[in-house]
Amino acid sequence: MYVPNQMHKLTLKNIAKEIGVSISTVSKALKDNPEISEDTRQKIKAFAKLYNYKPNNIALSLKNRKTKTIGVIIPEIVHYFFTTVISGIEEVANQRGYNVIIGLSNESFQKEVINMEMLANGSIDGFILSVSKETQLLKDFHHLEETINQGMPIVMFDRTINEILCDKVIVDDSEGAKNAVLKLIDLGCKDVAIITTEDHVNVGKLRTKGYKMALRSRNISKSNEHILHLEERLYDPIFIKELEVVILDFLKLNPTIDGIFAVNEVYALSAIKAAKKLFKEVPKDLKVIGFTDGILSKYATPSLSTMSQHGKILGMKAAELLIRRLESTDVDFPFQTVIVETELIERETTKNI
Amino acid sequence: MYVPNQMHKLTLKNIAKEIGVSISTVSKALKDNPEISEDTRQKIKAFAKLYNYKPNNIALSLKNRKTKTIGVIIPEIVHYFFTTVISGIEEVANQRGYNVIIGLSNESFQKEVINMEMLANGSIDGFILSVSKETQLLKDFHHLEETINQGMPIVMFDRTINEILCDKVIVDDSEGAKNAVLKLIDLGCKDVAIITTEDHVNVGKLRTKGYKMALRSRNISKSNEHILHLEERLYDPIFIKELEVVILDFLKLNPTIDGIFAVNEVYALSAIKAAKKLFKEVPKDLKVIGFTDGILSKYATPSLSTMSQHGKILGMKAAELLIRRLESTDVDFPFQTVIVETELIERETTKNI
DNA sequence: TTGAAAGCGCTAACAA
DNA sequence: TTGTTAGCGCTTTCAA
Repeated sequence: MYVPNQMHKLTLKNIAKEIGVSISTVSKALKDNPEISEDTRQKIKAFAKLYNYKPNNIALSLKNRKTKTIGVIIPEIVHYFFTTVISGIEEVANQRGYNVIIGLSNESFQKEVINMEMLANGSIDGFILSVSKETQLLKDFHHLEETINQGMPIVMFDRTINEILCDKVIVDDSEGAKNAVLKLIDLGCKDVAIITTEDHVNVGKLRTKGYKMALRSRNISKSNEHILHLEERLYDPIFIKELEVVILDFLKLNPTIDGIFAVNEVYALSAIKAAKKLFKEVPKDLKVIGFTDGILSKYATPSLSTMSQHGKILGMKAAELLIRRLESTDVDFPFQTVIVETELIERETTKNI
Repeated sequence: MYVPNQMHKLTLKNIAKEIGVSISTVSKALKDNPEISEDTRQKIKAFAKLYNYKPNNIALSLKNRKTKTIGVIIPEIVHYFFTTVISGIEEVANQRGYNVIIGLSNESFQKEVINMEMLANGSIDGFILSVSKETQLLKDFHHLEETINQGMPIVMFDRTINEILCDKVIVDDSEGAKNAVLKLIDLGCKDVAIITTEDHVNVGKLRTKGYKMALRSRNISKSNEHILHLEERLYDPIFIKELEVVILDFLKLNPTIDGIFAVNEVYALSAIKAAKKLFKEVPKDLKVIGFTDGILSKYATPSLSTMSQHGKILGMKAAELLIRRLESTDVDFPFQTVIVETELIERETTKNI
């Protein structure tokens, strides 16, 4: 009678010794290789089943030179959008037999590089990543280039880099922004402002572009633009008060504003708070649309109309692109850029009353 | 001149062939083994550096029988608390040279089991996990027992299982709840209610217990308890309207309620919305405290006072416990349960005005 | 029908 | 000072 060793996983070697056959016989039997006689096959399979044999993943990875795991590098995990993306990646990955390993850059170039190096040495088959703000700022992409040159495929999402050739999944930020602003105009807003980030944040820049496109398309001149660029740090909850003050000043300075498109939920909610202080009622006196259909939009009072980025779908697409490339024998598969459409979720802040 | 092959990572074998020495010489040289002559060592290291040699993780894992990666299984990733925990785990793990691989159970027992099996076959050195609601309900813990019996350490957090012996990191739910309720009473509330989950959700049950403890300690009798147990599904944003209605009915039925302790942010915000409908002003007529210091609490209007669980610290502790056990030679290290204190974050919903 | 051997990339004991 | 060899767990070709 075989006594399973509590501390050591069952290996082919153990089974072979127990049954009295060779390792390769066991391997073949477990794979239902017809070479092996019905008799020994049964015996081996029964034994394996009884003691719950599971092949060692690491050994398989070494042998096959693929790990069946995907590395995901994101700037920040305490962030609704990124978590929806991860959930999408995970769903597709799992269903195709892949694991997901997560690295956080915390918006730091340094950490992004280290994390990628840590994973690129055999731990994963490919990356799905969204670069840190610092990387965007420094414009140093050597780590991405090197990874790709080593034959490790990368799929970039959301914050992508034009200079890097690889598969990409992006949100149509400028189009989404444009539609949001057009909606505000159509609702009767005469003076639509945008609250956005500094321009080096790519998605902020694109959304600002969309804002301008919308105004142009309705023949509103550049002199009637109201653009509030906010410093990076104001996004942090610890500066919530300061953020509100800055927006309040902006609204005071431009009292005719009756529509606001904010490039994220936080700016949108702060704008609503500021408006209240000025006795402007939302949506009666001021209509607001945000970006990202997160938890804040749903539970805000009034609930926030917003452009959904469909993060989960984005994640699913990214995982599909990566896995397709990993499993395709065709090395010269052309790179693809998938655009995930945004969608306006209409809630209370755009109600016409 | 060595021409690096774009598609294949540099291995010891390659280097050995290039330099004209044996594989083990290369291995030793790169580890600064004094056996190797200064001369060859320099040559080898220079070459490795030039072509950016990095040892293959998988090979090391197989050799060392440890992967230096931690498996984290959580019920849900689009959830503020869990993301803060992950960020804590990641920080400690990375700093100690570990990677983090994530599996999502989506609150399903089945997915929890599959995910764990997928990772337990050599991919990771140990688990950090919070069980799914379904697992709590079914009370089937065989997968946890088997994993532990195989010698794979587990650290459970937040949703832990008494029957399973392992390291644990928990939030002091009942104590936190008690303190929240005491605070409401101290603020002058005469009639404090709790909005909680069904009792099979462990943390809900504990928080309800804390509520009762607080009342008892202030000599408030059982007949003056107001407990609203809410169905699971009402937590989902798609039922936001229904949730509000249920709470509204509850408040109508108990018009004397002037303090609410809600076991999560969502219930708290919905209670505030419902109160508004009844023309109760928060915090003047009704004071509210939630649980979890998430994004909703910070950006709500009025901003929500809440019990912070310090998820990041919890994650850090969990990672420390696991890594300590992984790296300790002492197998019989006693199991520990670390309690992370909650902390009341006072905001507008408990202002005395 | 079964088994031996090589190899995935690396380390380390031992031999030369 | 350097190299040979065995082994981590598995697959697969080739030999018996």
